[in-house]
Amino acid sequence: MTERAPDRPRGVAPAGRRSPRAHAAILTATTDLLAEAGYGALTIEGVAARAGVGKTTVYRWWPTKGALVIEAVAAALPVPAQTDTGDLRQDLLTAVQRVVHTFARTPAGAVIPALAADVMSDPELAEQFREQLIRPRRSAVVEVLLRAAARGDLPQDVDTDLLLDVYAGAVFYRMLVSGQPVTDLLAEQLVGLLLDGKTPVKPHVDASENCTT
Amino acid sequence: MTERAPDRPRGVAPAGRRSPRAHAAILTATTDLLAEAGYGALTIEGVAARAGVGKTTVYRWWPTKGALVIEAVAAALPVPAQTDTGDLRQDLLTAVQRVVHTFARTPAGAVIPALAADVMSDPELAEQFREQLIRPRRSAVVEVLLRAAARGDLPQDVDTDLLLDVYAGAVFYRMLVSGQPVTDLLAEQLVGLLLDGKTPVKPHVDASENCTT
Amino acid sequence: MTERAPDRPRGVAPAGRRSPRAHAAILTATTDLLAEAGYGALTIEGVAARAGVGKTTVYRWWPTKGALVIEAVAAALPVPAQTDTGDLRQDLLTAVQRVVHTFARTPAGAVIPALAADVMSDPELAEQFREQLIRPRRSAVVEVLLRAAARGDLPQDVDTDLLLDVYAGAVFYRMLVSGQPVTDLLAEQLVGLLLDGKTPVKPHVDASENCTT
Amino acid sequence: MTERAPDRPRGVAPAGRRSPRAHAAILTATTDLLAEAGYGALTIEGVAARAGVGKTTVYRWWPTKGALVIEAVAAALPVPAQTDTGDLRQDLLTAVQRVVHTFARTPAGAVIPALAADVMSDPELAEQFREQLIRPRRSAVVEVLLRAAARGDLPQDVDTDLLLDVYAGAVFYRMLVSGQPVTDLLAEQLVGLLLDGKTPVKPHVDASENCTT
DNA sequence: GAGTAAACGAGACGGTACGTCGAGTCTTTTC
DNA sequence: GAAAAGACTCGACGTACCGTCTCGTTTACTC
Repeated sequence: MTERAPDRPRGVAPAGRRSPRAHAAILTATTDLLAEAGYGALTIEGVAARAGVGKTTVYRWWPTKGALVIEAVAAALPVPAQTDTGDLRQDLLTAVQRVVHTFARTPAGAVIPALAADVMSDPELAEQFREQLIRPRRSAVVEVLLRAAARGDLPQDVDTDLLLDVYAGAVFYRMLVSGQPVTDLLAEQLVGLLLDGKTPVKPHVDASENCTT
Repeated sequence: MTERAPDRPRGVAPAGRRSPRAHAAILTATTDLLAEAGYGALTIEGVAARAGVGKTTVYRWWPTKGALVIEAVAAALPVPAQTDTGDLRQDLLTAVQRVVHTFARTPAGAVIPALAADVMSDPELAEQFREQLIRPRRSAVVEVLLRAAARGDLPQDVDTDLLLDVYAGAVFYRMLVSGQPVTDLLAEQLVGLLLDGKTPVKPHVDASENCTT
Repeated sequence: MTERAPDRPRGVAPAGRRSPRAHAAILTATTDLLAEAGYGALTIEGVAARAGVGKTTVYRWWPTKGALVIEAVAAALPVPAQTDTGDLRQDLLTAVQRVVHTFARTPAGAVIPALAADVMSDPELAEQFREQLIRPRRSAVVEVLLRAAARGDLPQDVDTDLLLDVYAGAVFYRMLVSGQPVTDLLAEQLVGLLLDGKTPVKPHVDASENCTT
Repeated sequence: MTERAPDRPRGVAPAGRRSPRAHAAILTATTDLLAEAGYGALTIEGVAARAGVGKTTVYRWWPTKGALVIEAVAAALPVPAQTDTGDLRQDLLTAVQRVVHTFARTPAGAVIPALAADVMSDPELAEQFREQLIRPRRSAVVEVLLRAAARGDLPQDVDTDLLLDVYAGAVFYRMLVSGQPVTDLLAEQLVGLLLDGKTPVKPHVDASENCTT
């Protein structure tokens, strides 16, 4: 972290020479090791060894572990096409469920919090984190919301950023801090709150609600 | 080589007790170093050196960096007495502002996310994190909400946990992930959403809102 | 090793109060651990634990590991009564065989070289080592030699110290340095050299000579 | 974590080679520290610091302190060319004096006993100790003795190993155990014993024998 | 088609921190 | 007042990775 490769915009290859084989092997190794041992246990040395690559090659293209993981996760985690059915409630529910699913059921759910915390102290890297991992997923939802606002289903000046922060934050916080379960029920409660202003109430545990994961 | 611990023959009390001097020095050193360099740069070795204490003494009482930081932050960060004026809106606003303030303006705001991410993979430590840092602050708010529910200002079966997750999560997520500003305005928007069901709208930047607070 | 209990002649108890139980337990533990793991692996901490005794108690009576081991070995290794048959050759052979046996077949054989090397740098302790472990065994042999000299079987001015150094040194050196076998044959060769001036020749390996240990 | 060392596909030579600078600096530092503080006080950490080298670099090439010291002493202590004048008495005296000198007057004299004791418990290292430090010095003497035997100045089947063990052992033992002085007189007494079968007698202290030499 | 420059694998290098062990000292409690 | 218990400061252990730095070896573009 002492010095940066001067002015090549980070993550962008010089297009000419870099070995596609090594590049792919490194990202694959990173993804695998993340899944096996988590962000904290990931080491550049381990990635290089697993990829059958010299450490230098990793450092040549990624200045830090954080940058490497950002790219690996971005490559491994597909951006789902946001449905836009015209039914705001349904589309928003889908979006929230997607977040719930990502955090609760994919390896990325465990990686992203640690990555975010690690990356927070480097503003440039933080920006890259948002650019590559967060923005693509948010923008589709933002568009849905803006179209809904155009239709009159939401106020004209709806604060989309805050709206997304609320539901993504609730999920994120449950995972990371409060330790409450992250389920589809949560998605429904959040949509209810955001669209109808319904203060969340405790679920009636009358039946079949044990999907705690 | 720890052989023959002959089950304490007669009524022999443990003689060597934990030294208050060392204990306090370690916590102080931890707090200081956290403020100076952050969670990631904190090392047990550095804490011991700063506290004028052997590494062994730190390891004797705290198994990991995470456990140490939990206790240091808990000791350094006072639990504010939750006001209960009977005015739900006002009390909730105070609570949210408190969260905003802690994250945006105290060293703890930078420490807690990294701590949470680091501690997440150890369930026992995660529980300790919640028990010592989260629960005390939440419980006071929960009581305010329950009293409001008893008065009829909230539904009888209000889901207090979710309610807290929503506003705390939104703040947390802004700090850590979306990078949006964390201000008093945010607190007001969140209270508006939670109590009145007002879908958040973009603030009119007509006057005096310098977003810095 | 920084400071010494001031002026109590080392190894000598204050006669009044010391607990015989603790004293014996410590020496026994030392002897046992020496036999199990050797001098290098012996620790004061281990001795105290094995003896069911506080470290302080060990340090109170023995300033160093070396002093403790000297006393433990002295207590455990009986001084054999030197035979004095009047037959110089036989008596000397017995003495040399005794040395061979001690080094090649008893735990002390492995302990003494390490102890000697460790103790060498502290003159006071070196003196104690000689006084307690070496002198008692040598003096009996010296007397035999002097009586033989009086009888005329050896020169009047025989250099007993050198004579003992030669045979003891040869055995010691074989064990520790050259790694040659230490056997009864060696004892015979040494006696032949010392008494008859027979330059040592290679043994005829015609039969039955395989006591290599 | 050392995975995937895919057996060196084609004729790829090992690239990362041992740095001569570091190698030499380590041996020099070891020699210096041995002279200053002795074998017992030597630490790998201290050697690395003195040599301006990472600890890892020391451990990469020498598994233990013993192995390091063997090589350092071997490098620092020149093997003297054994004179072979054809005069057995003179040549043997030279050899014994050499041993006396090494033990009584060079730093190696203090190091070798401690090294030998430390190394004894590891057979592989013991072999290395003998191979690098003992054998080269013995073999020259052995050849002198064998040539003398060929000339008829010694028995045909002289046991050269035992002969060397006797004089080297006597010197070694005096240094380490009996604490008697190690002087040129000792060398003469030993040669007299070995070649003429003269039982050693106490020196006439009639003149000029200040025992210091 | 040869020359050359870059990226490559390998891994040694000077470091920092790890978590453990034992040394020797000190204090507190019990007998 | 000695002994047990064990916490204390200190320093070295041997290990893991860090990020940098040669080394030869491909490899693919340029001349």
